[in-house]
Amino acid sequence: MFFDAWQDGRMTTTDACCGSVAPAVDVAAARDLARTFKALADPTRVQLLSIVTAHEGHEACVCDLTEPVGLSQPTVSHHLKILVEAGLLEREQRGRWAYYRAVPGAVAELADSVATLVPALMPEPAPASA
Amino acid sequence: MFFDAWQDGRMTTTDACCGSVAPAVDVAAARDLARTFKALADPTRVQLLSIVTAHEGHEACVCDLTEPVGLSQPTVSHHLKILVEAGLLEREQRGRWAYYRAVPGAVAELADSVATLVPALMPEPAPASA
DNA sequence: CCCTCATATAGATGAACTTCGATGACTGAC
DNA sequence: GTCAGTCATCGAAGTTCATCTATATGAGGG
Repeated sequence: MFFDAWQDGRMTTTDACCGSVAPAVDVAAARDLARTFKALADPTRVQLLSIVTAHEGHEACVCDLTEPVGLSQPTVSHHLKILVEAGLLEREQRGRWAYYRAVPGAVAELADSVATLVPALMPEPAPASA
Repeated sequence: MFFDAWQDGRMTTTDACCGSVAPAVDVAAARDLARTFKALADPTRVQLLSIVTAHEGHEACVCDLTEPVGLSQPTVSHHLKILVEAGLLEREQRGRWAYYRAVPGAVAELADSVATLVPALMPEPAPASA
């Protein structure tokens, strides 16, 4: 199949039936981006990231988080682990408590990636010449 | 439970055990944001959005999209519908073809929302006054 | 050494998601 | 009117996910 080549990043939409321009992200970038989006594709995790960031010293322990989100402690730990694996939070053990902190720049980098997704979306479509 | 009030947006982490600052997003905002993230939480949909945007005239029909992503036509239609329902794409029927186009500003707005998630993440933590 | 507290892990369950083939709906051409 | 082409919907199969309870791990204090 010729789209196997496309999925390897060796082809662009120019080779498709009526394509014109190479997409802004290749398959690998799409996979990575989707992985990060998936980490934020749950209301609880969005809340957790927000609460941690807004918390005293931009960090919070699990005990600070279970009550605000209204879920059991193991569930909160599960969500925090997903956010850590996505590179959005980092964990530090201090004594008996585990403190979570937003990774500096990770969210800003995500915002940049989002912008990269749609590179030049002007209000009026450019006068394309096909 | 007191966190029911929090989930209604009437409380902040200030009322929690050792909270300090209200989170940047309330529960409703977190739910909406997560819904948009979920629409982009699949590599295929990230690819589709990218391809559509990079395509001639910033639009593409379904027939332009099945081969690049290597999936069946019903599956591509399914993903496109999800992107439309998330407000990231818009659909226009012209003759026998259905053209999909990125909603202007939707992705930029998402990037802003991402930045809102982590409002003031400076390299050095600001001297918060709880 | 034991007990308590904070957190992580394991296992189970029900729901949601991705994908497909088959089929239906609608358009344009003959 | 009929036929071919484009796309959406339907129903099914397999996988992943969110959540819980129960339990393990690990640190501090007596």
